[in-house]
Amino acid sequence: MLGLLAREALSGYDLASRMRERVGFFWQARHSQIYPELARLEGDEMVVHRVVEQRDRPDKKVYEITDVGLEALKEWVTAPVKPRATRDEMVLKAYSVWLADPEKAVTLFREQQRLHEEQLLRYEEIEAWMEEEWGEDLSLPSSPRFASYAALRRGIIHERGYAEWCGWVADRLEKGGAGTG
Amino acid sequence: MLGLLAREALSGYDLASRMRERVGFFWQARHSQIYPELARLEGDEMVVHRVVEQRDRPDKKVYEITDVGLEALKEWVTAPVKPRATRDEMVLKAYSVWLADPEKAVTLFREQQRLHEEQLLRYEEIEAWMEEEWGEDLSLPSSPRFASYAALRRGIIHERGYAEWCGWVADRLEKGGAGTG
DNA sequence: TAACCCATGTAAACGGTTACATGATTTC
DNA sequence: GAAATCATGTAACCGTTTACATGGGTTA
Repeated sequence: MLGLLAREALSGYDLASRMRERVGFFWQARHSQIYPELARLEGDEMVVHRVVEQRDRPDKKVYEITDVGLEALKEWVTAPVKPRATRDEMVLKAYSVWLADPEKAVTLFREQQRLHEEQLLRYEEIEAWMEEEWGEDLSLPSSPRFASYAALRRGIIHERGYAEWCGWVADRLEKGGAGTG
Repeated sequence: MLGLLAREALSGYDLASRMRERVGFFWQARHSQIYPELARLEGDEMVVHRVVEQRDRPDKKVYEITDVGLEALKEWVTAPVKPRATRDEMVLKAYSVWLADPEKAVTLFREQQRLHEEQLLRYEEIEAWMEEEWGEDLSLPSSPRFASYAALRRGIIHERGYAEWCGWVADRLEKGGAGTG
């Protein structure tokens, strides 16, 4: 949330939209988590809000990051990470795929392959758009555009790898050895 | 847990070890989660246990999967997955890296690159061992060895992609454009 | 007039981690 | 004598999701 607010002042509702649309591929939060957290951050003086009155829409609270919040965010960015546990249901399924009906398994893995290939395409379109529109900014480490680009690159590499793996599994299942193991 | 018990009968303690060592890279659970879950699975008739008395060690409860459990597992393997939310702290940091001290950021990303390259090497060693030891079983979709191999392949592709991305970010940060953005 | 978007909150439930608790045996 | 391994459990806490709750304005 601070990472988003460091780029622009946003309401809780805006933050929830960003979580769904832009940064959703690597982090998410629902509005039910966002509103209490904004209150907590304000208590810690990381953010401040002002009420913006609107004619045709409900009023909103627009949150801005403070110097305290910005400093905390800067520190956090380069702070060491403790290795986080990954959980991947498809790998879990792969681990037990020897028990499954191979045809059904192929269907599942092909479906997943397709989904990740589609997502990859979407990311690559955004990548092309960024390179077109943002040009030289993408080589400026102090630009938020560079940072967005870097995050997107992870998405691309992830989807490529995931689709490749699903395809590999499906191929192996299709070639298949003896059905009895 | 059913996926592990389908391969061999295990105690809660054994399950916890497997979660740490073998399947830990794509799924984990602590003993505090495992013991109550085993009781729940037994209530659902997915597993049964017998007490194994040991001379030099504490007695243990060894759990076996039942036909009911095996059927449920088989069904689950090919059942559709609902897209799970990924959360990646490094990508989150990358998204705000434009605010950070570039030198410190390079250190962080190089460190992560190294860690993932090391993990990749470990996986590749296991891969080589599997190919050596398990040979033709690796092309039998009905063999648990094939399934282990498939899961490992995901680990390899993941680590390769992750290390590549960390390196890419660090390279870009080092080349760096103007410091002012 | 029904569906959707904007806008903000609270409450209950769930999955998972950390900490608490106990105790025997083996290895250094 | 201390630390590590084997072995099984419970309790408290925390982050997240789902559901509950409200209400005005716009678009089809």
